[in-house]
Amino acid sequence: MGKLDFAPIADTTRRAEIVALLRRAILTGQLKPGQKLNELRIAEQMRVSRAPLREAMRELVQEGLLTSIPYAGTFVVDVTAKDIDDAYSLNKVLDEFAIELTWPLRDQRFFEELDRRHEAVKQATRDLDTTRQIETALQLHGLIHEWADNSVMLETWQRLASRLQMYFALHQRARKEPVPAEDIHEIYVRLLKGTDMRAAQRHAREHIDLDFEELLAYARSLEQRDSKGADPDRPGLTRNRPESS
Amino acid sequence: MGKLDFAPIADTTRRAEIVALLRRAILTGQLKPGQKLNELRIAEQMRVSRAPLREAMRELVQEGLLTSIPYAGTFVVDVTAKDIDDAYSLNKVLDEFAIELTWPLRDQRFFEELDRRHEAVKQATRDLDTTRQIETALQLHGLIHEWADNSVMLETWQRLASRLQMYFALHQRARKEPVPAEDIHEIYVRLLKGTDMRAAQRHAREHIDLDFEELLAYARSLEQRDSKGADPDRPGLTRNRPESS
DNA sequence: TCTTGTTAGATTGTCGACAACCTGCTTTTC
DNA sequence: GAAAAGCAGGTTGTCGACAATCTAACAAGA
Repeated sequence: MGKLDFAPIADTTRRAEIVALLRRAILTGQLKPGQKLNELRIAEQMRVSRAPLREAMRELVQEGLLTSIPYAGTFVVDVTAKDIDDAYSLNKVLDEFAIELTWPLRDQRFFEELDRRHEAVKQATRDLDTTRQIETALQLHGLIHEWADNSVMLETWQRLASRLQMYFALHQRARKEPVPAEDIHEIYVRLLKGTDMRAAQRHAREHIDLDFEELLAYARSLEQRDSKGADPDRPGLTRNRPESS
Repeated sequence: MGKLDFAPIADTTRRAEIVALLRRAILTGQLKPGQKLNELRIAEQMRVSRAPLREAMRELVQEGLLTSIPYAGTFVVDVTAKDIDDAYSLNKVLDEFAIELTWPLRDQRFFEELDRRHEAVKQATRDLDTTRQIETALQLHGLIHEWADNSVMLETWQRLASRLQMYFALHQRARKEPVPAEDIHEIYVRLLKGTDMRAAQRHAREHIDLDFEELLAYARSLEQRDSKGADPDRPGLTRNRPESS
């Protein structure tokens, strides 16, 4: 028998492609938080029927990127400072656990992949491509979760990462200034290659601290001028929450 | 202005009801792991069109209770011993964190709710209603997550709890023997009311240990006779994995 | 006998149209 | 003039039918 094992072929349903398109639009900020998604308009633009579009939207609702209010519409999730804070603190706990699981599993391939992703971040930084920089930084960060060999945690991380990417993209887009040119991940990578697990865990916390504190401050400042509002395409306050009986 | 605030009315879409029905069927074991869901048949039984049914199924796929293979079908997730182990270890970490967050927020209402849920478990035990016993035990356990005031963690816990409930229901259903009559949650509740947080965290780990070890052993024993198979309505091995590009 | 090509049946994916519902404006009534 | 009733207009939820794809059985050829 041939010893090659082929990778499973990609699934080619419209639904899957729509999910990818919408997710990308949300994560890059083309679709802004609170904005309403008009099914008819989007379906026409994508040259697709509403059925697969709606199914795709249900997926993203469960993924936490959209919220749905029956008979009113589906909206991009609204980001509050507390959401970011919650995601941040849970992320710390997950990271600590991921490092613990990954630690004994580190091997040559791990270190190579670590360097590869680190390099991708540096490349994006050189290119001044902020969107890609966020994306690659999260991928670098996600390696320990992928390597930990715990499917439930990986899934949890991916959900978290989606939202984190959205938050950061929003932030970067707001302050127009260019990205920090220094390599803030240098120490993180070196510690993951080292022998002191506790040190790596400790740094993971503090390193993220830096990014997050700034993000949080920005989110809180937005919260202030919330009463001004009156944006079109905004969900009418909290009106009807999906039940999880 | 009136100071009453009313609870949001339940959303009355068919989709939501279908989700609830299907979830219940999976969690109680009416739909068995690996089983295929025939859309036409289910739609007819529920007197509903396929559109809302399919949307409901997409939600449950994202919730982790179903898996979908394009053009092949949607199946109840297959439970491996490793899945249970993964969920178990993540659950430990989450619990520890939840107790930490909840600890300073405990008040009279918390203790009352704790007792209420504890009582519900004892009632279900008296009734010899194993399904309800699992459900109430998880609700008791989930209180610390609901109280922690961290929306992201709560969401994570709910996803985890769904799967745990499914695992336990499967287990209970397999071994026909009646449920342990003693109150194994007595110590847990008392510790949550006490003053020693570390002790509560420690116990949470070990208390769950007991239940899980048995569950794991059962799952592993199932794994052995996996080659025998040949069940109808089974997904044809790993054929095509949904991508998360 | 084994492999390959074909075909029929069943199931999933997608479409266009209709019904239910919400929103804002107009009309009516006091 | 103000509040209630009623009427479009548009959007979401649902339906039934068609197209694309998979599975399994069968036939043809080596």
